[in-house]
Formats: sequence, structure tokens, C-alpha cells
Amino acid sequence: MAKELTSRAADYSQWYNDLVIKSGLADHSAVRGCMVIKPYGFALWENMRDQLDRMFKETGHVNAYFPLFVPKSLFEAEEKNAEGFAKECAVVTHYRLKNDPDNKGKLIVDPEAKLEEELVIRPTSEAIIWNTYKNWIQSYRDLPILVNQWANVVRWEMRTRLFLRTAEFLWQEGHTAHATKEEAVEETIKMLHVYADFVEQYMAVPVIKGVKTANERFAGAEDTYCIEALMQDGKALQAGTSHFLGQNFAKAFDVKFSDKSNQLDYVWATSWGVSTRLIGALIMAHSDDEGLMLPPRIAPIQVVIVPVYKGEDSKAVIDEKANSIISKLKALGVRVKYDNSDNSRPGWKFAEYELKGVPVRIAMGLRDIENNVVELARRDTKEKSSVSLDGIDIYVHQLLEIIQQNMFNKAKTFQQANITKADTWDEFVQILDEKAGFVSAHWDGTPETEEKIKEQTKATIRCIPLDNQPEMGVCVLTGKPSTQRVLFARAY
RNA sequence: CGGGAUGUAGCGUAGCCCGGUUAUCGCGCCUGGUUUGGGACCAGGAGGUCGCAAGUUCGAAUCUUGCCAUCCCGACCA
Repeated sequence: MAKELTSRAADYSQWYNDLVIKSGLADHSAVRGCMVIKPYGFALWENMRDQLDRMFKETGHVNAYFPLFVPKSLFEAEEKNAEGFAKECAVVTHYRLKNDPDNKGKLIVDPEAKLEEELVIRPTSEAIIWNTYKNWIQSYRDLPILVNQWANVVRWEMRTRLFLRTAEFLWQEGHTAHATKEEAVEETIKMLHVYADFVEQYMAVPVIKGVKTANERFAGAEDTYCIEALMQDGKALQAGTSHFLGQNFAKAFDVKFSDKSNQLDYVWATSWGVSTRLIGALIMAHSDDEGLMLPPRIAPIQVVIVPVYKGEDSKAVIDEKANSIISKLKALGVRVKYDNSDNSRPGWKFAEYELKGVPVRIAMGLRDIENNVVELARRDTKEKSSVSLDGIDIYVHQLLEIIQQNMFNKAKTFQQANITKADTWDEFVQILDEKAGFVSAHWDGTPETEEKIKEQTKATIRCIPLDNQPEMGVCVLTGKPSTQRVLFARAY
């Protein structure tokens, strides 16, 4: 049929590309590397965003908005951060176009309108925000500052994929300022846990919490914490990061405060973010060859009702019964859609809502109504059953939670089954090539070894898990002593 | 950014090598009818800057050059 997907086995990468477009989440645009997030995809993002926003507010944060443009002189103030992003910055150099005198109807950049100082389009907002915080902070009484912003950022990527890596993407970035190092570290870890809770409980994607090695650390950070998720093809995906920035930005932007004993000190900072990339993680963690599989808590449509009728008379009967179910479901807060359009037949609708990942489908015809039942299909297990109309609202409401749990459990089982220990180089390489997933191995702690392993296997250290147990061993590459295992994987 | 491939109606495509009436077919779309429990059927119909721009030619979807976008590989990717 027209909407058939490439199967995962045939070409995982193509399956993903097909799925994003055919399920109606997003499209390519006329701009290289930039996507159009379509209404269905945006509804999904809104559900994710709204829940995260609630969680940020529960932990004491407030929202604000800072400019898209960052003057180059501000951008370069924190050197490591600037250097890290320099290669992928879009830069505004002019502020005006004019008619092309040699080519009627065309426009050219007006050379008269060159900016005195170029404006960098934010790849992240530390610079503009810390330049602002300088004006907000004088005393310990002004701290902490716990601000988040929802924004778009631009990183000029050479190779892009819908949701996973686009030149422009949507995200949130939290930027906090604290009086003490301890408080800033605590904030960094707290937000990592918020991310992990969100991704596991709402997206039903299990993650591993950890800290990045120096090689993988955010430019300008003292420590970068992350949550790492595992995709069905065995590749890892960084789903969120939280950075302890030390006093690096405070020093770069000269942000000092007076403490209780009137001593001046630099402010301690954190930043943390998740982006529309999470949607890529969601797709690759759960979906199958029939389409998306969305966890109920964030699915734009949780239940779809499809009537099966013969003629207008029966349709009227089914409509009436369906509407009574819908009002009961809505009263329980269930997002339900009734698709009684006459444009397509039931079978077509079944396939379409499977493609779109709707967790529960209810089909009802005259035969069902006579028997006081509906046909109910679960997207996660593909099970169909006949369910009594009595208490159907309660049943569905509970089923949505069961599906949510089942999706998480299934993904968790997969994740656990794909963390493999390797104690020799041969084992290490073999696991990466034949099984993939995370490989838990000893590493001598040097960036050089990490780099060599990356060159030889394309695997990087995803993180040093926070719940790591100390264990003596020897580095899988160099044989040098090591005190703990770290997680390697090939990654998105 | 380097190497390779692709671009023809909303989608998938034939035609291109070897230039020549009105650009092929399927799905989808519109109208009417019959249908409706896993991607319906019949009849009629609409829909095209052949990715964009130059060039060669009497004539370009077809040949040449440049550009744009997408896919794959590589480099890069806090």
C-alpha cells in the first residue's frame, strides 16, 4: 500500500526516516537540515514540554526568554565554550537587503548594511544569559537564580536526520546561579534525576544516569552528567545532559556576589537541557514495522474509536453509543478521538492509527452494541479483545496505565539484556560487532585510550554510571589497572 | 565539508543511454453509485514550472555546466 514502511530488518535507518514522515510527525523543509514539525508531531512535543515544564516548576524554576542573537564578543568570552561551538555557528553579518540593480525582481544583501559586530545565532545561551546575570546578581540574597527557557537553537550540522540531529531544533535550557559549589552540584544532579524520571515515567524509555568523560564533556563545564538510552538497533542515544559549570562562566562574565560576611566571590553555575531529539529516542525505543508506538502518558491521541456500520441508520445508532463512551472517557481525562469520517473504511483506519501509534483502538458495530461490547485493540501487544460496555471508561483508563507500564518494562528488559561485560579486547570488539548495545568494560582513565578505542571501533564511552560499583580490573585496550567499569557503545 | 546516488502530479514510478506529436502507469484526489468487522469496487474526471537556472540545438524530461534539496559512506557532532 501507499503507506507501507521499510521494515526494521531490511534497513533500520530507512525505517526510521519513513516512519517519521509517514506517521505525520515531521517533514523536510526547503532549508537544508531544517524540519517542519507537523501538528501531530508538535502535539507530541507539547505533551512532553508541558510535563517537563510542570516538573521544572515543581523544583522551583521559573521561565524567562533571552535573545536569539548573541554578539560575537559575548559569545567568545568563555573560551572553551566558544571554541567548542565555533565550527557550527550561523552568523548574522548584515541587517538589510535591497533590490538588485542588475537583476530585476531579485534581492541582494546591501553591502552598506554590514553590522559593526557580527551576531551569532545561539547554539546555546550561556553567554547571553551570564552577561545578563551579571546585572541581576550583587548579593547572596539574589541567589539562587533558577531560570529555564524554552527556545530554538541553531547548530550548523553537516549531516542531519529528522529529530535526531537538525540544524535548528527546539529545546529547553535551564541556567542556574548559586552561592556555593555544593548547591550547584546538587542542582546539576537534581535536574538529571528530573530528566531520568520524565523519560522513564512518561516516555517509558529506561535510561542510565552517568557522568561523561573529559572527552565527551560539554565545552566550558567542569562535569557533564547525562542520561543514556538504548535504541532497538543497539545504538545508544544521549537523551539529556546536565552540566556543573563551576565558576567558569562567572569568571568569564565577571559575575560576583557578596556573601554573608561581605566577601566577594564568583557565582557557581549549572545548565541543563533536553530537546526535540527526545522524539527520536521515543521512536527508536518503541516503534515497530507497523508504525509508531506511543506511550499513553504523552500520546496526542490515547484512544481512537472507529465505528463499523452499514448504512446511515446503523451509523446513527453507533454514533450515539460512541458519544456516550467519549464523554465518559473525557470525564476521566482521556484524550479520545472518534473517527466517524466516511472517507475511509475501517480497515484503512486501523492501519492508519497503528502507524500513528495510538495506544488503544476501539471498534464498534451494531453486532457489538447488541452484545453490549466493543472490540478493543492494544497497540503495544497487538491483542484484540471483546470488552463489555459496562464500565468501559474505567477499563480503558486503567488499560492506558497498564500499556504505559508494559512499554517501559519491555524496553527495560531489552536494555538490561543489552548491557554486556567484556574483559578482553577480542570480547569487546566481538560484542560491539555482533550484539551491539552497551559494553561494560574497564578503561585506564586516559583520554588517549578512549580516543584509540573510538578510532578502532567507533564506540565511545557513553558514561560512567552513577551507581557504579568499584571493581578492580585492567583496561580492555591497554591492560593498565582500572578501578571501575564504564559503558561503551556506538551512538547516535 | 569530501566521495557516491537520487530528484518526473500529493506519494511511488516509466520514459533519459540513442533529443522529435498531446510525458507512462499505479496509489491518492474530485463527481456519481454500490459498499463498510483489517488498507473496497464500478464509471467518469481533474491534477505537470519533468528540482532550479543558464547553455547547446530548428527543437531539451532526455545532452552540458552551475546551483538547491534528500539519501548512503566518511570527516565533524558540547
